[in-house]
Amino acid sequence: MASSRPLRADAARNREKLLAAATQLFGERGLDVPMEHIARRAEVSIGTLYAHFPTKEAFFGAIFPERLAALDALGEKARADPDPWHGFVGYLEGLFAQHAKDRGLNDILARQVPQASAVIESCHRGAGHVAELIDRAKLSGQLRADFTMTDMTTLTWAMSQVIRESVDSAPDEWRRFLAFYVAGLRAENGP
Amino acid sequence: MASSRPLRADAARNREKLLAAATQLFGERGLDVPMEHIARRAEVSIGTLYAHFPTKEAFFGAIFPERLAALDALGEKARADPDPWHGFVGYLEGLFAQHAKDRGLNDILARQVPQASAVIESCHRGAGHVAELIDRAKLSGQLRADFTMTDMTTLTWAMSQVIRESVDSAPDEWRRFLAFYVAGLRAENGP
DNA sequence: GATTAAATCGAGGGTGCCCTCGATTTACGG
DNA sequence: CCGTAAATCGAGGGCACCCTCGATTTAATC
Repeated sequence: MASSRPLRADAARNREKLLAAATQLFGERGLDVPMEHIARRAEVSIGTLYAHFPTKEAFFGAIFPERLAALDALGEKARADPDPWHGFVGYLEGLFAQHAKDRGLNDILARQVPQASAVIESCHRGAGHVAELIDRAKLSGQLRADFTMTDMTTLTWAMSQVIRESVDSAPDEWRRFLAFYVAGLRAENGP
Repeated sequence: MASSRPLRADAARNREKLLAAATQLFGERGLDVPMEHIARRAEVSIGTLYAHFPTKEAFFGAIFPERLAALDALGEKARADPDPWHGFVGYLEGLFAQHAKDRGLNDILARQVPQASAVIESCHRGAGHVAELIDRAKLSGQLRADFTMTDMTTLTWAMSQVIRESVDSAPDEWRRFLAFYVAGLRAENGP
């Protein structure tokens, strides 16, 4: 299902400028940036913006699947780690480091995403990887047996808020918080 | 500094109705409820609302110090616990149970409160109690030595988000999350 | 270069929230 | 009862955001 006609040259250029502007602004200020700001930074009128991306979800769908794919790579690396616990914890740190770098990513994982279909799909795939990491770490007897995927979701909520509140004033605070939490996940503390 | 003149009867009645409406709506929907909604629920015009409470902070100042005082009682109880660790953990559970019951309380502790002076003051007093609980639990050798008041603030951020996201769909999820975190705070896991 | 469909522009309509203020109503003391 | 200060009312101004649409400009094609 290739686009029916190729885009005109100026249109293609503007589309890229819009995408770049949106990517940057989402990253800096989160998903609530007004459409007008995106248009202004792209040096394009608001009408043109809507011609390309009729809704904010259209932006999300164009931007975030790529970002989430980057997390897949992280998942691969973690799964390749010979020590399942080390791999699991490394994944958490890498995941939340991305949150800290990209306010928009943080937002999109924190709120329950409406139905940005492409985004949802990427999340499901990511969740699969995480489930595997969890299982491996449990089987190796290092992660407490009652830790579930649901707990992972909850942790994501928690971390997203911690990062939002602290990343500017105390950029390492979230690592500290995560370390406390992770300490409680060792099997010795389990049931 | 008693009010210069006593309120007229209708004014006093309306003030109470406004306070009741605001308390209820803040509790249900958080601090972002529009002023218009409060006025409507109080069966009072928007103009009257502003006559009594010229700003949202005025509402906060009238409502939350009382709520936060309730937390003081909790602090007292915790400090009276013969087991410092048990007291500390009990305080956390009680504190966040309040968050779960009162969306407005959750909001006001999650965001850095602008400068609702009366609210700020109550928070400082509460923080004092918490610091004491932390010290006691450290001295008894049960709480890891590197846990600080700052970590307590961070935990509050985390819990506020977890509660917001889960309290309706999974009312016990926050307890579970807290339990994992608290497990990591035992001195055995410390430095 | 003329033709034409594609793309751009930005004023402006709609919504929801904040808050004000002059006109009106109401409580209360004499 | 009456006079008056106190209290109430709600239309409406201001602002920020969403999005649309008819007029205009521009790129591509012959």
